[in-house]
Amino acid sequence: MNNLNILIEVNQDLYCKEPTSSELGQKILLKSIELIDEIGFEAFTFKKLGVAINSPESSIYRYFKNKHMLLVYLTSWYWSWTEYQIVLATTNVASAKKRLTKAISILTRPAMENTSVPYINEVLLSKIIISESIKSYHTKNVDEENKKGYFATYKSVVHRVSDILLEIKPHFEFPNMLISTIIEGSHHQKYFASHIPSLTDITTKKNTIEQFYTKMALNFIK
Amino acid sequence: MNNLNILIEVNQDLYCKEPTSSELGQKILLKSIELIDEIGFEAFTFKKLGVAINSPESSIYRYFKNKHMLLVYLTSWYWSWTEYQIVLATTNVASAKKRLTKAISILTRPAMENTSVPYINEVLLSKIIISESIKSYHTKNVDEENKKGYFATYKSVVHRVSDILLEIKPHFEFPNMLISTIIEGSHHQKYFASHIPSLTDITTKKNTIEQFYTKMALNFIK
DNA sequence: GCATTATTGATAGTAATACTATTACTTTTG
DNA sequence: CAAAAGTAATAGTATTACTATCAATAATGC
Repeated sequence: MNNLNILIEVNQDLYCKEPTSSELGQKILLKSIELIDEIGFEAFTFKKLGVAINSPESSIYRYFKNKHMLLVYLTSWYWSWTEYQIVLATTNVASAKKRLTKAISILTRPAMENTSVPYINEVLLSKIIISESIKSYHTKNVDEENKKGYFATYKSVVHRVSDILLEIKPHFEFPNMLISTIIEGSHHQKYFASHIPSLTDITTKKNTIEQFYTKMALNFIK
Repeated sequence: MNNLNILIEVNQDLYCKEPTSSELGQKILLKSIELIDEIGFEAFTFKKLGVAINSPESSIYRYFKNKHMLLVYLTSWYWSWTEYQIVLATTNVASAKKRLTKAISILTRPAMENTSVPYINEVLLSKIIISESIKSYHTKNVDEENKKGYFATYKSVVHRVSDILLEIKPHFEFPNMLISTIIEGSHHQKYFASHIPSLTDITTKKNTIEQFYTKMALNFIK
């Protein structure tokens, strides 16, 4: 284990017992990501996860209240990790415009191999975020959960990048709308590219999605 | 009943028995929309719907294979209805740019009172589409369901508006990406405005979302 | 007007899901 | 080495997501 896990923080209300603190907890994180990716969030159950990690489901319930909270945890972890990537890539870069394109690149590019933490497979987690993360906040309890700060890491990313935008164009009216549109939009486009391609414009050249959203942002601020 | 229901068509594979053809079927449509809006799609069950319309759940299963198919049906109906609105608003308008802004307006503006069909409450249906429709295609069976044409009406709307874009800028690289980004984006922004407002830029003036996405599209084609 | 057929109602039943509870065993750690 | 913490094993409940059967009723064809 390295020191990255102190940098990546999630709201303590998201779990019953901190999953990073024990072997079982880490196994839960590792295997749940694989299993959700494999069978989808709807079909995913703590029972099946228990079989996969050879532990009774009741043990998993000691870490997470239910599968919804596990998804919120994973999503929150992802955004905290993403913010860290953005911070790394933008500190000491003087040009705000360069910082902006760098941040957009991180938000829209395909996930890369990364072994920062042993109990999280970032590539699979990125896949889950693309196809399942909307389910973490499209629920009847959003308002309550938002109040409790469940989506704080997501908001933090949006506001951080919005602030760069405002450095470039101080009186821009829609910084948060633009950034959240880019984030959600790039997820949708990646999903569509894999499953409903006629809703996109896939080409043979790479990074179409990144190019599109970078252009969109730059068009807006010029 | 008026003749609009012949204009609004959905794929026949979406239902077991055509719900518009009988009183019970129409009650199912009407009440399911109310109930999904009220308790959310996760908590919605055919059992609860049966209680609401005073029919056994087994009768509902004769119309729809399961609640997922009901959601796909409602979503498909919504896009067919939306396409009809776009057609109405753009026929005989010579200027492609005017047709584009009109179409974007329809796609991004708040839902309006409309009593075109007695068994569908369009305002409530719009609310459901905003908060639940992603769940109709974010499943493990997307690929299969896409092949069967379950999402045809949605694609049709996107392609229709993309074509207007291409009239204005014939070699534009990303027409579908831009339009699907606007559609999904405006839904997200409406949802965020109600539930996670700090991800948006809400102001006192009206039509912020429409303005934002219109500006986005026009920025791209100039 | 009556038989056939389609449609709905009523009831029952099953496997899986989403949990909660209890007790016993095994590690840590102080 | 004892106390505490963590985990396993098992059992049990209410709800969900269906399927099946049969009776009652309404619509339609002749």
